[in-house]
Amino acid sequence: MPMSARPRRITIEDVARSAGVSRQTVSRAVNDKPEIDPATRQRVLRVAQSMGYRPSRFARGMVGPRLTTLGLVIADVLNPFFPEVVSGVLAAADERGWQVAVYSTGSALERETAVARTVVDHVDACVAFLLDPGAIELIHRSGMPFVLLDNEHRPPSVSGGRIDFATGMRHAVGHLVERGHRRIAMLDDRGRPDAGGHGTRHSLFLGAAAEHGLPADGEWVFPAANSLEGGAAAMDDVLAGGFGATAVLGYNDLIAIGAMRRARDRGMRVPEDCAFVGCDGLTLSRLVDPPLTTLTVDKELLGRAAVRQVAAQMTGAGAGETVIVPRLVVRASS
Amino acid sequence: MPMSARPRRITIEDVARSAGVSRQTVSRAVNDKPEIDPATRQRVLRVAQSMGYRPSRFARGMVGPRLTTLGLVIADVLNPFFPEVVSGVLAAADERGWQVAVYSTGSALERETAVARTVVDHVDACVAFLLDPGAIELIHRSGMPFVLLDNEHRPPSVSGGRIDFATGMRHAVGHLVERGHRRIAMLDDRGRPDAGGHGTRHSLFLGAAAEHGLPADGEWVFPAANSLEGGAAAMDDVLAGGFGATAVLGYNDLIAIGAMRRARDRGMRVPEDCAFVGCDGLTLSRLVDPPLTTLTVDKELLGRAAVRQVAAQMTGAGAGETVIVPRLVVRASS
DNA sequence: CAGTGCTCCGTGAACGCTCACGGGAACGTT
DNA sequence: AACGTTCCCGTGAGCGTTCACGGAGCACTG
Repeated sequence: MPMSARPRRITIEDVARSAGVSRQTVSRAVNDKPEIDPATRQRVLRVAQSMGYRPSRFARGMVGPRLTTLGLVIADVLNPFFPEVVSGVLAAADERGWQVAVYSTGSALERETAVARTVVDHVDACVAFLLDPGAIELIHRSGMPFVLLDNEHRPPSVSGGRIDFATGMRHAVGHLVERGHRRIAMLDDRGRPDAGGHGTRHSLFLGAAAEHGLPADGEWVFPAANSLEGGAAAMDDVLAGGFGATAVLGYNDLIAIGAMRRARDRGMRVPEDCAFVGCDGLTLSRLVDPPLTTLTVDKELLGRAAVRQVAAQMTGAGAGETVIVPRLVVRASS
Repeated sequence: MPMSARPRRITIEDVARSAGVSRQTVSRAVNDKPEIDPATRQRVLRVAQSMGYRPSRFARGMVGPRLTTLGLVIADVLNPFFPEVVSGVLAAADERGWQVAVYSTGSALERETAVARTVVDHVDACVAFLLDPGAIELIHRSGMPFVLLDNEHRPPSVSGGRIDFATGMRHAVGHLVERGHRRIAMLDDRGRPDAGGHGTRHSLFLGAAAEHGLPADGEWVFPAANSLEGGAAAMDDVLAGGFGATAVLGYNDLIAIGAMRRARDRGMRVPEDCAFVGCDGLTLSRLVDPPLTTLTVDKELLGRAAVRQVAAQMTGAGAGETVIVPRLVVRASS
């Protein structure tokens, strides 16, 4: 028995030969074209089926109208921030008849370059949450339409979508000050390589605190892993530090909720002993106990806007920027 | 100014001509092949860049080793059940070097056929949550590797992954009975077309109830929309019906949590006045107040297993079935 | 009977790329 | 001086499909 290296693909020609017709007739049968005898169609279809024939996407794409595949790079599907963005992207892409391929970096900075490389080869346009400048450059260089989301250090020549946390942080801190808080700790995402850099929530928080005459140096900012557990651990640090913080502001809802739960587990009352405020406005934040005060961001809109920008670039538009303004939703946690 | 119909694509030939070299040399430059003069490569690359040249995915796919794209059809990214499955699928696909295209039906049965049609044309294999027999048939007919998830009426010739709720329901009902409950209501997902059919949670619940000598007719099952709001509304029905239910079992966590919150809003104590049990084991269920007792399902594993089955079919394996056994996690809600 | 229309089917060509091969120039080797 | 090597580069072929065209067969018309 000869070893068949790679079983050659079954082509339209094979089916044609086997059914005693021409390529074109097989094509007509498979694609439901009208100019074919119904009996012939059935026969051809049967032969095709029995041979296990499947038309090649690539050959089709070569000739017919091309399908655009949009690459969507997110950090982690399990992070509840992203599903809403994905939802917006899927909807907006669907409206345009585009396909969406989702890639996840698993929140690992070192994987970003590898993901970027695949993206460059396999999609026609890209919407991405990326932090590594190399990965960003890679995609940008490829020349494909590209929108970078939630990155404060986006090169000016690439389109982006960002959330106006400058305004948001002012509202959040203002709200806490109104409630009488003077000692506010922030739990920052330690996974970001640009911790404390210009435009980050970290520095915007310090700025807003300073505006209200609060202590505003790095001492009040605690690094936390981007997860419930990370928030909880960081809360431990806050408590252990003896800062006497009466309010905690999380980089996002996940961290804030993790911290809040840890505080409760330690016997603290929320918001009496310590108030909590998050960022992002996850659905989740409404459901926890107590419901979390949070800077709500329309994440679905962020996704839709990104697709819109990609579409604009396809028709030759230059780099642009979309800004989403967060809205403070006050709930029982503060 | 003549109207340019569709701006013809920039091909490798265009770049070659413009750079004064051959196709092959451009190809070598673009693909980082060694047999080319560094100076020439730079020049070609610059020309390509300036012309906005981007190699055609399709033409590449025609000749080179083909990339497999796996289609993943889910009901709704916003339903927290799915992200975990997606995560498993992405990971398992990535291990095999596959791409994953995600499609969402938006939980709309009537959209399933349309989605199925796109899927058939655009991917090489498919993992899907689908209910409409027509849509399922469409994909199955196409002959592509196909795994159907969480569908009790799967045709025997198509592979599937299912959750063993027969065992699960017995555990859940048994647990409630142990706690002294005799009047248990179930909140069913009314979106499923096969309500009450064989193998559904609905009928498995009734079976388990009967085993424990509880009242077990359809009266105790209430239809609910698959969402928090749906669960809440269904809880109103339970209360209005005057059944004196002391425990409620949800089709899934979402419905159970919605119901539980509504019960609390109506002044009931959980679990004293009414106990709640969910299905799925969402992360969310740990975070609500009180934490929800639930039949936990390893959703990530479900996704991984589905990909494994698809891979098996690619190498010629026949239809198979994966069964995931849920595990009852008892928390404060019961 | 020639002409006209319709139905069904087959034959080049083209899509844009990579692979396999071959060839010329420049250099060193016998 | 003739011959091998190495380095670059170009040419034909082929991937699997659809589109545009043309042609055969038949029925119906004038």
